[in-house]
Amino acid sequence: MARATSRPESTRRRQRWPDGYDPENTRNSLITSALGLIEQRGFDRTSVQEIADQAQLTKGAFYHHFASKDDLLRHIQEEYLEAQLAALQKIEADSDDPAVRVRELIRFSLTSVAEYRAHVTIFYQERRYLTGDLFAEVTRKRGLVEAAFAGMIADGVTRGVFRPDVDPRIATFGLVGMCAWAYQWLNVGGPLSVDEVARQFSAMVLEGLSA
Amino acid sequence: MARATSRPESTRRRQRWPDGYDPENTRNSLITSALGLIEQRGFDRTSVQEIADQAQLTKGAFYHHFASKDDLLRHIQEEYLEAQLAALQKIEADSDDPAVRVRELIRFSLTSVAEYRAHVTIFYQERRYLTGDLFAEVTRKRGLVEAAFAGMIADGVTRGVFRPDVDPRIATFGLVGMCAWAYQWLNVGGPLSVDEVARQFSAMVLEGLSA
DNA sequence: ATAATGCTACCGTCCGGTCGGAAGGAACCG
DNA sequence: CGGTTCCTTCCGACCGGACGGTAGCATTAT
Repeated sequence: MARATSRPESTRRRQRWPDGYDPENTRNSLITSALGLIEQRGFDRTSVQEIADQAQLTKGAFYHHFASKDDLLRHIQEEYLEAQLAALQKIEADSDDPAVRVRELIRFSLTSVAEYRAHVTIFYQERRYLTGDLFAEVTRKRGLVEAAFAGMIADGVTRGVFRPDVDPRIATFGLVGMCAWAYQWLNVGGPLSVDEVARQFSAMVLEGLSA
Repeated sequence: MARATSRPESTRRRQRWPDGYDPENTRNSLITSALGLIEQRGFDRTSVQEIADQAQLTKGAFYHHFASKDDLLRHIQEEYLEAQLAALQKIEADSDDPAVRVRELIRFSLTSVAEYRAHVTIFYQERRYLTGDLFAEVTRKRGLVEAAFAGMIADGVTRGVFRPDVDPRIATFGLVGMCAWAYQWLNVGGPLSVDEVARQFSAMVLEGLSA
């Protein structure tokens, strides 16, 4: 069954390997390999064999570190979501002004896309392949991020900073969509810098296109 | 090889079947079956056998009507894109005012999502599974839709209807994302009507959130 | 001795696609 | 009208390959 997901690292006897070799590296290189391949070809079209090959390992090694192929997918999804939720709390703590918060949230979302590109792509494309409970759990956490958007907008409406005829639910879906969609086109090395895009998006949403 | 894609319908001897039976129905029921299954489980996780089963047919029938499983995917994608492009031209012909055009384009995009739900889902989720030339072709046509958005916005900027500091490329990506993302949450029978969502999106983009 | 790590070989299953043929209307011939 | 041939439509059995996962073993550090 391998240690796979639950690993009592503290109580486990830790082995020491020569010349800086660390089995945790093996695990990471498998994940890195998987990230690249799955982002490119999709989960179902990436075989465990290919993941192992690119990491210069074998299937045996893979199944020593992961309980199953799905377990790997789960790991990637959780890794991404945890980073998201952590950054989210920081934003909520940093400012109280709805407009500033929305601005920051947009910038943060786009930065995530640029930074965790493979994670994001995999998250949106392969989310539905998670089984039962896991899907529910991931969807719940994802809901938290969207709830943050919605809360900020609703807050802005009640405090009179935003127009009174705005429906926070709909505005949230629009905002989330704008930012999430960026994984389809935003390139880190491309002509559009993340900051510039964030500024344009913020301006469009807050002040509108009209002159 | 079956007739598959190119079918000289006019010159072909047309068989007439009893009591209104039409082999074209078989083809359509296969497509309908496929739309439902692929939307739900994804292309790779839907077997040809399952598609045939749900249409109360066999794999043999499937492979009589389609050259391959990919051929079916191609058909679905093209069906959707053709409808998109046709509606697009109508919008461009109907009005000249950039604001009106953007409004109409938003409404149109959302209506498409509601109407062609399965098509849209499959289009975005399984686009990358198209092979070589086909992918290029589909991406090209998709680019036409986005170019329409971009053109309208750029036009609005040069004519002074939109703010001069708007980058048409970025604004387009935002708009497209807002609308495309709707396939993830917009339900025809749900609490949010398409018209209402379209109105809110338009207001947000054109006038902005700020009071 | 024990536990962790990784490798090789292997298994069972599922799935896309093929092939030969059956059923039956359409067309031509007489 | 009867008989024959052709074509379309669909069936059902089958094949080859790929893939997820398993089992047993070798190596190395504690």
